[in-house]
Amino acid sequence: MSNEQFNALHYSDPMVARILDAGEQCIHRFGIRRTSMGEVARVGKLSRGSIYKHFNDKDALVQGIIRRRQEHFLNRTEGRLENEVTLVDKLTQSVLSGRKDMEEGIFAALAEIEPETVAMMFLDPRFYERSLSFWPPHVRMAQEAGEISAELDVGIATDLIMRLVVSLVMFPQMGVRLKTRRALRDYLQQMITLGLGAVP
Amino acid sequence: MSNEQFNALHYSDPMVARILDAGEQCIHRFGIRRTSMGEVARVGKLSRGSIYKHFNDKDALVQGIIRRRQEHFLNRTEGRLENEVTLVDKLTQSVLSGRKDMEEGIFAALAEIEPETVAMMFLDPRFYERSLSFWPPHVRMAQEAGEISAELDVGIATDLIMRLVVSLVMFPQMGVRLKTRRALRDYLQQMITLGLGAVP
DNA sequence: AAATGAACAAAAATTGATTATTGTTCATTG
DNA sequence: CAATGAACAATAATCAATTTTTGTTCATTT
Repeated sequence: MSNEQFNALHYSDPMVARILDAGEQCIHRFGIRRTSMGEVARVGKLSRGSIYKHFNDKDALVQGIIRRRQEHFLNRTEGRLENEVTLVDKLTQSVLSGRKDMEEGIFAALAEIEPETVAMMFLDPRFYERSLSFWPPHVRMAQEAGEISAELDVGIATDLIMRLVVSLVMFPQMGVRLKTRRALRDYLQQMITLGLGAVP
Repeated sequence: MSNEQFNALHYSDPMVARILDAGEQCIHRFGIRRTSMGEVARVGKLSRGSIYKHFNDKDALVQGIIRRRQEHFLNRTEGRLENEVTLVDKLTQSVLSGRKDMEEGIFAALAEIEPETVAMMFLDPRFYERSLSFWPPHVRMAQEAGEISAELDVGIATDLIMRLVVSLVMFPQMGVRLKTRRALRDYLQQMITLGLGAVP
């Protein structure tokens, strides 16, 4: 079937890139609701038919655009993490990068135009799928470095980290204000090294 | 000014209770958007004017209904927590109670009729305000019982707990599936006692 | 082969006229 | 004096007619 669901492998296809570029531009300017496939075609200077060859429907296109942004973000973050040695610093850096992206990226634009759409995205499990595969290697590295206990279940640790990072990025205003890198690092440090400070 | 903003102190006022009851009934059946002040008045068998005497606007009424539900929930949860001795068990019980409420309460009804509204509620800091004052006493109790380190900053611990509990209640499907009480307790146990298992 | 563009029915968005709701005021009621 | 209900302009929801968009197909082009 040539009309198969979009997946990450196609990112290098120049046609796919052109569609995603045009689509992202449209979403950035008008939001998802007010972006039509025809408009994407016009902006990308290609036919509506081609878009449907590569993406089954509008939702698949939007999904593709979001996923590519996430991929970009994760790659960029991954790069920055190479400068960081400890897990705390990696977490700190990730939260800061995430917040920055949320404030100035396509999400910020969307949040202004269609806040309900962004809110719904946050509730969609697909939104977290990719991030979920991001942390396990780092958890294992920290374990091998003797930084955190080797007994820790990687799945559980990953889940915990994910939930915390997502929460800190998405809802910075929820509880304690962690505005400076220092404050954020101290917070994460306390979580990592003390946990909830159980007395053995 | 007699027309002051609704606050928790008025819960005992029978008029306020009647308004909130009628409002909640309406929201439960029709959702927020399709509920009018006139309809609330009709259902509660009172005048539209009285409603506006007690609540500045529709949003204040909705907020009042949500807050009362949260209050109910927290009181009920607080009661259940008295049976639990350790912090882990308190957390476990809270997450389970929260999930149950989300599945069958007014939120479940709303989530079906107006999912965007519910999603937006989750992003509203006001939604977490009340819960934020719930945990500190329990954290201190656990510290006094020698269960968790006395050095722990209560504010940070509360924030961490809040974020995790909220995440586990709102997004049960995000990472690891924690369907049974046992699995959930083990997860929380690992977080509390091991933290991220830092090696001292 | 891959992309195009025209054609098409079904679904969704837009429009403008109409109706309902909101938030406020105030004289009247119990 | 708290609650009422009627009156009011401003705002928002509704509805049916109209236009746009969607998703699909297919013969044609590059």
